[in-house]
Amino acid sequence: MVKQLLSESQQDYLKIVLDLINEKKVARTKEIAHRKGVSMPSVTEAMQKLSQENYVQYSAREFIELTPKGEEAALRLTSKYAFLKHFLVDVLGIQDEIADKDACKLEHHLNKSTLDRFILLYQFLTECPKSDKRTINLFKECIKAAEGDFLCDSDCKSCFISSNFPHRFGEKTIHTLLSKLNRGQKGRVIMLGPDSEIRLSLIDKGLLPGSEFHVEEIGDANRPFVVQTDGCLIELDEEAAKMIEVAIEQPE
Amino acid sequence: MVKQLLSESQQDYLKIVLDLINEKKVARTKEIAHRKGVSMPSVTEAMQKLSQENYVQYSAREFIELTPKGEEAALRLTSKYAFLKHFLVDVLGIQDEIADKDACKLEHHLNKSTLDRFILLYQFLTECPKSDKRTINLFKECIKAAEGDFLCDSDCKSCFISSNFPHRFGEKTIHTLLSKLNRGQKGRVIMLGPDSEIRLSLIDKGLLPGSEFHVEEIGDANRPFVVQTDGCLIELDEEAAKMIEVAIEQPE
DNA sequence: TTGGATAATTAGGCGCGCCTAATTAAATTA
DNA sequence: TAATTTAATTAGGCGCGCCTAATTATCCAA
Repeated sequence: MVKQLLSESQQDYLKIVLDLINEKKVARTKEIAHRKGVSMPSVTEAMQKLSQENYVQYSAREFIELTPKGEEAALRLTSKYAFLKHFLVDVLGIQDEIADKDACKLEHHLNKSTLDRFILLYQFLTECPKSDKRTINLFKECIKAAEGDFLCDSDCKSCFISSNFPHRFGEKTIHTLLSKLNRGQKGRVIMLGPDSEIRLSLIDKGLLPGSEFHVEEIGDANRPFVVQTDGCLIELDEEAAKMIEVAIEQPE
Repeated sequence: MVKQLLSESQQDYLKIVLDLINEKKVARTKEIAHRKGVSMPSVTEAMQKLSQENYVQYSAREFIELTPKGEEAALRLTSKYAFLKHFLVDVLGIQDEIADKDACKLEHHLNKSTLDRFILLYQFLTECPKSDKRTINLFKECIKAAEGDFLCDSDCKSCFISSNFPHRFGEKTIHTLLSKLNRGQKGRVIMLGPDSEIRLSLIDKGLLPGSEFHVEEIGDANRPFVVQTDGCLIELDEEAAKMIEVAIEQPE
């Protein structure tokens, strides 16, 4: 007995079919194609294959239905997806359409035990009596600050660039801002400031918490800083450099 | 000018090449094949393609090197990967090998803004002066409890199954355990208890926080509970039913 | 009831990422 | 240096998931 696993695409089809049956009583080729963003022949082909493996009840030009096996699979997938979307939207504050896509990806790719840890984190933040209920609200203030909404009564902006906890990057390190370093110094990124646009560009360039770097050129208001992370040169203007909190070795 | 994007597989190749160059100075077909878990011809083919698009310097039987373009790409990917693994291991406490795989998947599939939110959450939990530094430690106790390690001085086990915060599932709901419901009642899952094995099986069956269900049959120590989530029947023994905290509509 | 619109399917093809088998080049060692 | 081992490549093929074009079935309205 060979255990046939569903491909990612097949999983998507099953979820879509379930959704359509719930919403509109019947699942039609055209609508499935539309939701999945593929052509109708692709749907026909997929349904034929799924029907061979007994996930759907399908014969040409008749209603597409889920078999018990297919329904079970679809429901498992859907509930994982629903939780993940929930987490992304409610805890992380991700925008709806992006959360949709990412929840779907996560549902496909996350290991069981990792999913469980996300559930645990969710439970912890929203329900655990030991965790301060304010925690999640504080985090939401952070999000607002990161989105540039400083109208909120938090002073997160300064918090982002002035924390100085000793941290996991070693005992003998001190924390400062990248903008204060000299040429030749090495360090490790601890935090990125909240400014949304710069933040995202830094992330895109690969300068994330935990990244090691080396200062190639120091800059000022007119010239850019140039830092290297493992060989990749990144230019930063002063504004960006002031947003990057770093850990450096204690100078002797 | 067509913007050629790297496929998932190509991204993996670039990361592996970068790793090998850093570790062993040179990247060899055989070693790449081994790390990626593919055959050598697959590597050759991939390198030829990557070299066409100017990500690697490649000619038959010579050393494989990264072009600046390839190195930049590899570094971006690697630093995202590194952060994500970091997050999975340090915050969520995921096991090393699983974290490796999942970080890789996340790196491929997470939207930029979602990645940013994970960074924000990480920063918040580990650095933000407003969040109680104990928060993350409390969460780690939760993890221990969920792993069945009740030797830790936390009383998380009871916490898991006795919280009664009003929560987002509506104002007029009350919280109880699934084991206390009668046949025919509907409810929504709030929390799952910490027992690792049962927990994972519930998650696998699709009974996650947020799932709606309907009690088909009530059970006791000898007979199983049967609940339905959107049409999928799930059998639960009493032990499991006692681990599921649910929200139900306030009975009139 | 019949012709036109719409929906669904079949036929044929394509790119990607992988494979095995066969071949060739390079490195090692007798 | 010749023989052998090891590494890398070429050749040819496969399955998956998608596509377009052409065909067929179904529905609806004149």
